[in-house]
Amino acid sequence: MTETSRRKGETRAGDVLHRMRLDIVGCVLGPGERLRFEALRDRYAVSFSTLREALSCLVAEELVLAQGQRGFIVAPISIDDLNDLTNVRVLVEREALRRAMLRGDDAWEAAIIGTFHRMERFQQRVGNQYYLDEEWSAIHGAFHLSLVSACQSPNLLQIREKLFARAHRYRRMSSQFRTRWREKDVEHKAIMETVVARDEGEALALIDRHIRETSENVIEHAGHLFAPSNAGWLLERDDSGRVSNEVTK
Amino acid sequence: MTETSRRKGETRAGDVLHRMRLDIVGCVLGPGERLRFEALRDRYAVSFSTLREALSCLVAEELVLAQGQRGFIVAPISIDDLNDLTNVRVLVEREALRRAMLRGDDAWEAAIIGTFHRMERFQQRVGNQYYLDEEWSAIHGAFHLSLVSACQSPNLLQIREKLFARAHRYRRMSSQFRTRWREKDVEHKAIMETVVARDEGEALALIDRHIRETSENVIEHAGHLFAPSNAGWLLERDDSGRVSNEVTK
DNA sequence: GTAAACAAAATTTTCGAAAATATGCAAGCT
DNA sequence: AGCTTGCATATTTTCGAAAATTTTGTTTAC
Repeated sequence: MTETSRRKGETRAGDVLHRMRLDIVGCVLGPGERLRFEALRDRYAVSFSTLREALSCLVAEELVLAQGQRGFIVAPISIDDLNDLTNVRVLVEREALRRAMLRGDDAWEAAIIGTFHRMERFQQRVGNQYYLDEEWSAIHGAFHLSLVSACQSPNLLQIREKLFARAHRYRRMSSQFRTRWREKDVEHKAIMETVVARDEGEALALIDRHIRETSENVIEHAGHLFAPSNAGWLLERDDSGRVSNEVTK
Repeated sequence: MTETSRRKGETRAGDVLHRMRLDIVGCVLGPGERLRFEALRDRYAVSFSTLREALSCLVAEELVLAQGQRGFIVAPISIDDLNDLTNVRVLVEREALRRAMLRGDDAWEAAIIGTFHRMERFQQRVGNQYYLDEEWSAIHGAFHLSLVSACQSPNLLQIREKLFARAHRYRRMSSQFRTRWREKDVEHKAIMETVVARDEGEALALIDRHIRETSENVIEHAGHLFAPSNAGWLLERDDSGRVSNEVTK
């Protein structure tokens, strides 16, 4: 390894994959933006092959779309897509949670309570600006995963994970236009309690509402960005951190 | 294009992808088998990069598993996986069909009836040995797709498609050990009729049974192949989902 | 003025070798 | 013997250039 700093045990492609994912979720690479190899090679300082590898993974995650022999683009966003995504997530998440509540053991309950505690502590520590933090995303994601982790269906969990990651992109998008997070701590606590209490009806209703309301919240705060007329997406930051419009290039 | 015969408008990687998929589904490349670049390069007569591209796609389809920096293997099979797959398929297929029946229009009905007709004609033409035929797979797949195509959820359809393809591998596997297909034409016809009649309760029950019975049929006829003692096709995974007991070398 | 045809440029796809990493094996040590 | 260490081999990962393809721009014919 001649590289200055590469995460241990990871390939170069894996590293680029990770960085590109952050850039897409963080809208440094905006929705619908075309991904040219030349430009990407400069930005990430790797070869064509390595880029292609990373792009293939992103295509699998549906954060990037492959256009036959005409290159790649960042997956577009739309209110329709968000609504569809939300509906499918509700279906999958409800089923996973239902099964987890039937099959979860003590260790499962302990993991939920433990992760919730970590989440609470994190909130106390960083106040109400946590939503920009990658660490918060990780903890929040871990909490929701812990709820369904006992569902004993690898396939369901995998599908869920992918949908969750895509939804994360929308959440992050709207968080830039908000000064305050809505009161989700209360929701999370209620969810945790009903799940551990194995109150199936209530728990499923809560998780359903939780997902849908988050989605509505995104549309409320960032929906204006989704309109085709708004070209705010095609913003691209150059190396100096300045924002330049890609179209003019 | 200097190649002798490559499908029009397709890249070389796309062609290899298609061939490898057939080989995996057809068990020319057996479950759990390690995929070495050297050997694959000889078999498919393409370069490393092209192979890697095709493999990435297969990983996305979950027909191949990537093992960090230790290469690729054909996705293992197991009864547990088939059962899990079946459960998730039932969940997704039911929801997709439910929505399609609520939103489908005349064109949707026409497509179902038309595809069913093509399926019947094909059966009449080739008799009871069709199950080995790729053409049958295509028509059969088209019929099931037509049922849910009006569900108006791209995400649900995409998930469904992927699960269907994976299940196809199991079906093909068992079809090698059967001289006669069970009476699915009757089932297909009943499904078509209740769906077009918008009899939601009955249609959902029929599709549910159809999927589960096909799965049970696979286990009955090919389940012996899944046994751990046999050929090492069943590989165990540790917590990280990584295959631990490599058998084939 | 519009469309078709061609050439030039831009971009992606493919290649095989070189670098990096993992695996297997033998020697040395406890 | 059992376990680690070091080296040779096998395999994957990465590279940059060459080939193939798509896009763009210009000219010509109708």
